[in-house]
Parts: sequence; structure tokens; C-alpha cells
Amino acid sequence: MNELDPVFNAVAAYFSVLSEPTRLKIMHAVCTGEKAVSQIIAETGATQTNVSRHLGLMFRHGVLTRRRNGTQVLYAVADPTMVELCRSVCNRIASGIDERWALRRQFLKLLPAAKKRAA
Amino acid sequence: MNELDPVFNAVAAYFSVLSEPTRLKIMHAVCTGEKAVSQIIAETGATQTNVSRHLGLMFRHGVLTRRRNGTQVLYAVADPTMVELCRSVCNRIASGIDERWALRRQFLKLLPAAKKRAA
DNA sequence: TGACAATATGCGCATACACTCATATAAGTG
DNA sequence: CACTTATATGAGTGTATGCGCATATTGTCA
Repeated sequence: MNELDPVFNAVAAYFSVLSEPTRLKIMHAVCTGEKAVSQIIAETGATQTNVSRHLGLMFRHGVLTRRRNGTQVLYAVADPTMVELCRSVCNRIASGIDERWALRRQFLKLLPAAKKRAA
Repeated sequence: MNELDPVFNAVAAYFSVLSEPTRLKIMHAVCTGEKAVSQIIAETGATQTNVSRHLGLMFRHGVLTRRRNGTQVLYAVADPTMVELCRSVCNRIASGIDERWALRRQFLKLLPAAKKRAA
């Protein structure tokens, strides 16, 4: 099992990239086509610093491609798998079970594990 | 875009569960069938406390099911989608591009973004 | 070259999270 | 009931990470 550690680490790192709302917004912004940082900033509503950081991270992870065009830098999805994964999960969450249940689970299941009866 | 925030948060939370090596080991352990905590501890090589914590988290997120059997507690995969996602990513990483490239990217791309020429 | 626009980054802060130790809870057995 | 086994949890620690401010870097144009 120890020899598989690098694999688990790699996979975890892969998922980590998608485990952040702002990065998902960025994915959502660029999954429709190459876009400049300024556009991404506008569409996501995040700050310039933050967007730049996340873009850099996603690029370093090989998720996005980067290309200069004059003063601008254009980013695009490098790995279609990512978009597919997002879609899968979105479907799973949105249409999965009942809408209301999804939301309730959001708030209920994440609590500190319901105290036993009448503490 | 603001109305989509809950969605991004939910999806991010979903991916977060898989963004941890130990939890992936657990997934790998239980994806073949229901198993007791003690077995999972043995297979993953992680500590009892840690495994218990992760199992609890995964359960609360609806990823695993929990069932008591005497003194033991049996966990199983509740959401087959998770396993599929793992498989996808594993394939993507393992067979994706060249083996060597994957490793090199692991170490090269994650560096603090290569300093400019001859600082 | 100087001024401006677009993007990246060093630093500090605050929070989140994985981990461990010790201990609590729960179930079975004598 | 005491005792053991199996699992969960409270508290503390160290580290990772998202964020913002200010500033650096890069490119364009006059």
C-alpha cells in the first residue's frame, strides 16, 4: 500500500484544484473558451490578486493553458477531463436526490455530528 | 453569478472529500465492499483516530454508509459516483500523457513558478 | 525614455484542516 | 457488575491555504 502513496497524493492534488469555489468559478468562466484575466476577474467577481493566484495555481497543475497576447494573458482549459468531472458532480448534486435534500444535507450533515439524545 | 455561489460551494465541498490522500486510501479500501473500521485501519496504515475522523467526515458528506454489527462498525461506499470519479482521475493521471511527464510535472509545475532568466 | 495598462508576487493575517494524545462511548463476555 | 474490544471525540499543535494590501513585472504606446 505504501508504494501507492504517490498515486493517492497525485489524485488528491488533482481533486484539490477543484475543491475551491473560486477556482470552480474560474473553470466555469473559461470552460466556454479562452479568456483574458480581466474577463475572468469580471465574470467571477473575485479580486485581481486572487484570480491571478488561482490562475497561476491551476496553470502549474496543468489544468489551464496560458498564452500572452499583448498586455493580456489568455487562459484556457487544458484538461477537458476537469470540465467533465465538474459536470458529473454538478449533475450528481443538482439532480441527485431531491433538491431540498441536497441543501439540507449541506447544513445538517456538516454539523459536528449530532449530539446524543438529551445530553 | 452570485446566485450560483451555493452550487460552487457544494461542488467544492464534494471535491474536498476526495482531495485528501488518507481519504482516498479509505475509498480504495471500501470500494471493493463493506468493511469494518479495524480492517480499514489495517489496510490504510493510518492511525485509529485518524481513520475514524475521516470515516465520520465521509459519512456526514453522504459518501459512505455506516452500519453497526456488534462491536464493529461497517462502512461502505454510498455514492458510486465517487468511485467513478476516482477511477477517471486515476486513469487520467496514470495513463495520461507519458508516465515520466506526469512525475516531472508533479515536481516541476508545483514549484514557485520558475524565476525569470538569471535573476 | 516616461507614463499607463494588465498581470503577477512578497508579505502578513486569519482560518481551515490533518494529525496526535488522552479519554469517552458502545457493545460483547465473564 | 467489572473487563475487554471496537470506535468515536474533545483539546492542542503544526502546517497549509485563501485573502487583501502594496508593489513588482511585463508589455504598449507616445
